[in-house]
Amino acid sequence: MSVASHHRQVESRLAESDVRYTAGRRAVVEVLGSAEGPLGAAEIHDRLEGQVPLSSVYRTLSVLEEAGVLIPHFAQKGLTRYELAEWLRGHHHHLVCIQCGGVEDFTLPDDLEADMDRIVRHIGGLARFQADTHSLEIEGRCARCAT
Amino acid sequence: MSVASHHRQVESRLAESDVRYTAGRRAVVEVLGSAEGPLGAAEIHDRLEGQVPLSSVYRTLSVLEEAGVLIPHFAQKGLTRYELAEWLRGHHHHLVCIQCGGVEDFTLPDDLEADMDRIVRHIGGLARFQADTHSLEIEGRCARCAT
DNA sequence: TTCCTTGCAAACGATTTGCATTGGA
DNA sequence: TCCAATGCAAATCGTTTGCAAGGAA
Repeated sequence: MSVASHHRQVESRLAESDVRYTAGRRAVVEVLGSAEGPLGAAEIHDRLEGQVPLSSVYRTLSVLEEAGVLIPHFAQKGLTRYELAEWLRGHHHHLVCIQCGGVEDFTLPDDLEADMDRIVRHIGGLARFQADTHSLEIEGRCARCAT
Repeated sequence: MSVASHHRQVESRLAESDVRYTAGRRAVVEVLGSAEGPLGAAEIHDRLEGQVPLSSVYRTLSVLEEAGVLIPHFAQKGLTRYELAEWLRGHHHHLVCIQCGGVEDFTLPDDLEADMDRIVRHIGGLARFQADTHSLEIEGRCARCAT
């Protein structure tokens, strides 16, 4: 998945709802496309080195979330992090460090992912809930924080 | 698990660190013990009908979290919800409604929970991460919101 | 008395919004 | 030209904290 291909896909997705894919929006997608995990507005703003004011980053994030380009994550108190949706980035899960609060992506081998599917299908079978997506969040200590 | 037994367990846990189990703290534990899922500070404050001021609810929540009595959850933007820790309440997972933001507990049948264990053990085997706990969050629409 | 706990109000940090300006189709 | 997008500053919301008063050991 190259940067250019992300841009093409996002652009056509946004076109469907008459939303412009401007320079600022491109910049945000680019930062997220090359990140190792979900990022918060402030982190994105930092990596953009002031090219885009913080309030515009927030506006971009909500436009892109609305369009289904980004997915929000709430692994840490009071902070919302975003990442490219699975149709852009592929299916994966998260390792959340309980010490530094960082989040890293990881994928499961096929057999274990199949187990996950069974679990999710079971829940879909419960009358009281329409299962949509699943996300497995494993908490622990990342390599840097694990003394 | 009765209310009285929760109180006994929490009291002795707090005693270990010389923390008092006051009326306000009991009230918070009681609300959480009878909830259908994790609650945020404001929700707890409401259910207490003004018996405990909001700032004291916050202080109680952080004292109880510190003591390992409560576990925080971040399923919704900008809102932290708490619930009794698993040693008080048993192991379970969460259904998060993407429409109303509500959270409900659910448990998996043993065979599926065993699948989860395999998955978590696999992650524990990864060099770069010390797995601690796992929580499965399924997103979808709850019975009330599913039109 | 001593230290923990509480209540209130002020402070904070993340996020949102009003409004005037800019820019693309 | 016209409306979406932007930048800035002010407002909002959940949460935290300083400080003085209350309470238990």
